[in-house]
Amino acid sequence: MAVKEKDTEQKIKDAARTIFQEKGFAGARTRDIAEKAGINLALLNYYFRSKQKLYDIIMTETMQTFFGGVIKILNDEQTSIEEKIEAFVTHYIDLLSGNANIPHFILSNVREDPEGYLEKIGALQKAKHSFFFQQFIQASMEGKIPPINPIHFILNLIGLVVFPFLAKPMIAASTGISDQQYADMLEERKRLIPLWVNEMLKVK
Amino acid sequence: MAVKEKDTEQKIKDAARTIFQEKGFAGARTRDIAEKAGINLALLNYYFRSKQKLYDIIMTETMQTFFGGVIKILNDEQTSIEEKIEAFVTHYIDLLSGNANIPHFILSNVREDPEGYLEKIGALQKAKHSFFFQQFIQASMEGKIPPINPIHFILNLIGLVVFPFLAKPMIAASTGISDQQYADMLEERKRLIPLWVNEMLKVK
DNA sequence: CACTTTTTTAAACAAATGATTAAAAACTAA
DNA sequence: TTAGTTTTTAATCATTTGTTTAAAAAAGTG
Repeated sequence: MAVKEKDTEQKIKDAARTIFQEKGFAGARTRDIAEKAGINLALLNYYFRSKQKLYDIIMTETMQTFFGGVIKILNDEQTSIEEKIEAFVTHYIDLLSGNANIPHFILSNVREDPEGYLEKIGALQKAKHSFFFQQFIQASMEGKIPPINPIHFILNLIGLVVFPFLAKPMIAASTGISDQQYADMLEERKRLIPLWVNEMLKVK
Repeated sequence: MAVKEKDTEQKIKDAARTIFQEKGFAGARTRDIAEKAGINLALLNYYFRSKQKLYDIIMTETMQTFFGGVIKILNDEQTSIEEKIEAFVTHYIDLLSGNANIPHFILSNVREDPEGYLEKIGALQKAKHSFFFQQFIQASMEGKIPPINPIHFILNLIGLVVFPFLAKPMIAASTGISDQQYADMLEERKRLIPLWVNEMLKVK
């Protein structure tokens, strides 16, 4: 049974993704990426020209992974606000459970280079023009949602989902909680966060 | 009117704090710190021996700044749970409004070196043995609080306060919100977060 | 002042690191 | 097979960067 050989380019990208996410751009060593990929150092530049270009590719792909799946959830005209919140939470907890360091990776990058990649993706602009956002504004005008700045709602929803992934190393180091326990706790949040957010939407 | 001259050691620390917080350890250049401090490069090693030792000092001080003030809030035997939550939220929003990059700085550091500094401070352990935590357990046993894992509550409270500071560059880049508007929004959260958290504590 | 100690500076060092080169190896097509 | 192309490798380069050195300047001391 012949195992399909991963090609060199993909091996480099996989190694680069891991190391860039762990160490950041400045902390990553091209030699470490080459070693992890099991290739000669010169091949990295042969395929990608430079560390920076390789990083750009990894970061762009990571942004697409993170922002890509959510648009169709937000633009589903068949679902209510509550259903969208549930879908959003489940989608992201599932996604991040398999890629727990994406949030810190992206936030670090935006912090160093605020204009660099966001325009390439433009996902947050799309979210602002989504069907979900229209529903939200409408519910707000109908008095079903208190007239608070929608940015609070965005921050709360994203924060409740993402913050546990950002803070996991700190929580783990200070409580000694196991990976499995942490995963179970995240799983619980799929159910709890929508309930919490709905309660919060009643506060004025 | 003689302006008190800041001594060299303090100038280096101030410059180092800024640059380490902006660039991280790996991304920071000792030459940049020296230039920002307005001192000769060799003085950095004369006063602090190495980049690493300087970083350790800055990080320890930053952790103390972040975790220092909260213990006496949590151990105040005169205040209720609700009052402690209010005090906690106000304390941190005020603190971080003047030091907005502390959260990302600390989380990045714990991520690279999970055991390194937390023991030096041990603040999270203290929080777990605080009077506040006893009150929380008691309310839980009395049925005033649903029996959910307290880690949810911790994550929610800290996340609602801290996440807006972590995400500010991304929110700012994608919405174009001004610093003043963001500050106003954070100010609103002093009032809203305690209300939200109290509502969340009713969900089972 | 004379002397010692502390602080500061310019220069240099050594290691790390991103990138390049030139040749070898592997592969492809005629 | 052979000629040409692509991929891989070992070695090297050039720059950056943390650190050290030795001397000068400044500050302190008796």
